Amino acid sequence: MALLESGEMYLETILVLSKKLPQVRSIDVADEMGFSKPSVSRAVGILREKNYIVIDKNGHITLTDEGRGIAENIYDRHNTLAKALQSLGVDEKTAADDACRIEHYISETTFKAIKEHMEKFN
Amino acid sequence: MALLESGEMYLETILVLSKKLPQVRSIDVADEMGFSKPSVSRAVGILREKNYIVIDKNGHITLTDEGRGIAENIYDRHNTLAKALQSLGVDEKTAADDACRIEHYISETTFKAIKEHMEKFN
DNA sequence: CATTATAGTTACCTTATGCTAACTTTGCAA
DNA sequence: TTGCAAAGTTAGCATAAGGTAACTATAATG
Repeated sequence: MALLESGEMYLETILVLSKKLPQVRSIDVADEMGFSKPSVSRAVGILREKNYIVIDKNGHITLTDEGRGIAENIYDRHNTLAKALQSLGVDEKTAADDACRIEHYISETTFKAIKEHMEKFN
Repeated sequence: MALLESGEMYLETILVLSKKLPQVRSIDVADEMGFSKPSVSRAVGILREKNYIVIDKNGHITLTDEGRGIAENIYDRHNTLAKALQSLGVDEKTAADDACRIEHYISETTFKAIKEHMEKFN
């Protein structure tokens, strides 16, 4: 089954954290997202069951190829959408907040159209 | 409390139906949205409690001023977003589907920016 | 070494929102 | 008038996803 917004957000957060931390643990995800430890513990367990992430005996989280693919797609969407909104005059914070929600709901078709438009009129 | 996507969709559907039917009943909403009667019955009850709609003794549903305001805002967002996506080359069906989800998640700031852009480059 | 802090888990609660099964209510028709 | 069809409601199930309280296990520190 396809991931919902929640799962996609966790994967994206893990990707972002892995760019700035030597290792990513559940607690880092909890701090970053502002969720409780148990909530993250369960979410991470589900992502592991679905083979989007691997967790070693030290609790270090790594994205699988599939998980990384999803995370990078969402991250790309986020950046592209945020930039697109800013190019329409939306302030940085609002653009980021809105991109963060929209990124989970648009089709690949729509995303490609927006991305190509941005590349044409960069 | 603000309405979530679900409540906004019900209000928008009631508005759309009221444009083409002499009266709107729960069963009409159920048919239009493809949901079961009990699901609509409950949703409609909640919208009534929150004073977004009024239901007369014959089960005819009317939007209150507040409900109509929300419904029209969402409907406007839907049309504007669908048109914006189509202007980027997205096919009509996909544009409508994506607009239907995005419409609930963007800020007023972002919506205004998109709308103004559309008006400038119509 | 004993204590404490940190990370993670377990159990259970809550809300939102879909569903089915089964009931009620009402109006029309044979 | 009996009786069915249509509309609506009630009761209860499921899933997703957040939360708290309290437990465990490990690591660090006085």
